[in-house]
Amino acid sequence: MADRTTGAPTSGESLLFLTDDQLRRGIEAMFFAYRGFTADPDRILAEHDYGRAHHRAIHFINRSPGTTVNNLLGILGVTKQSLNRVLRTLIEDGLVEARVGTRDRRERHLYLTDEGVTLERALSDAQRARMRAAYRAAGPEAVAGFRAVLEQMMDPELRRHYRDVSEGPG
Amino acid sequence: MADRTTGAPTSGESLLFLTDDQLRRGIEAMFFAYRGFTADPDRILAEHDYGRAHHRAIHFINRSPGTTVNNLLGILGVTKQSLNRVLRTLIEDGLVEARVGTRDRRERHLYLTDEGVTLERALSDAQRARMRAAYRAAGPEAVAGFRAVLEQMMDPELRRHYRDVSEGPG
DNA sequence: CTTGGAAAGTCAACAAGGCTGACATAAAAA
DNA sequence: TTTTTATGTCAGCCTTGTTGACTTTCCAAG
Repeated sequence: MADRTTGAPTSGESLLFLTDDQLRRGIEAMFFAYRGFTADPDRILAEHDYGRAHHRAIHFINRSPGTTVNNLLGILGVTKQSLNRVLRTLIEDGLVEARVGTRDRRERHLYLTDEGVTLERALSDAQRARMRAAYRAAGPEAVAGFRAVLEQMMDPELRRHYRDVSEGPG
Repeated sequence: MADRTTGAPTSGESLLFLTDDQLRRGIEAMFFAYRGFTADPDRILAEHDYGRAHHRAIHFINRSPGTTVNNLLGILGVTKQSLNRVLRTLIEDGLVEARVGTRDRRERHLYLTDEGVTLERALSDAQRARMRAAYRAAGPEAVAGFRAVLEQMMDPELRRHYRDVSEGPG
């Protein structure tokens, strides 16, 4: 199987960036970089006895206030039972408020409380600081390439979520 | 705190790529892309009742045959108990062989068996296919930027591991 | 109006894979 | 000989995934 491109270019163009070795380096870069990506928020979360699942929920509730549980499920890609446990602790701790929907009373609309906003700011400040340093060191053209490759790496459905949440109406 | 760059450029140069909004989009891109990055191997692993922890061990043993347990701990960033559980199952299942060191007989040198190599190939073929498609769609300049930003995102110690494993002697 | 299905959310139980702590063994180093 | 190092193991805990069973609410077909 496998369409390998182990050695010389397979066409007239320079396709050296598609060799197995280059691909492996990209794979390992993703692995090591993701550790750095989560390291700073992880430290803050640990102080609050929270985990990454809490961070993800807080991030997207902050991004889309009033979002429903079901909407969040689609974005996060976990089961509702798994998300529910995280949301329950955030609600008990007073970081998230769940308002029963007015049109459809089955729905819960989620909002960060002031305390939730405070934690979100601490987490995203830390994560942005790392990202900002990386962006600054790599430069604007590298950033464009970074985002382009990541977007291509997403599943199409996730890419839609990415574009919705990233570019949609505030 | 936070050195925010919410609005206009803070210098004569175009620093728009450092705005909080651009940084948030990069953060969300990492989140969604990592899901895609692991999706294909995850499906294969599930058929074998393995998880990502097994994949990581297999990947780096394949990359550096004969590596020791201790070395692997540094690369993977987990506790020996956690790694040991994974290695034990891989050894029991005949995918990994642990040879007692000749110079230092406390050490275990890890190798993939033929069966281990077969699974590694299936996993990395799947992961490379996704990466190759993303690289090809984004183009060589984007790939350079992608790798540059990821490298800057790593913790310095992890960056060293990345360079060792990626550029070191085979 | 009633009823049945679908949708949203909750509760219970389980598994993977992190973690810490304590301890055993073997071998290298001092 | 004593100490340190590398490894493995057992026990137990936590987070965060999973499935299954259930309630509440809504809506639409009869």
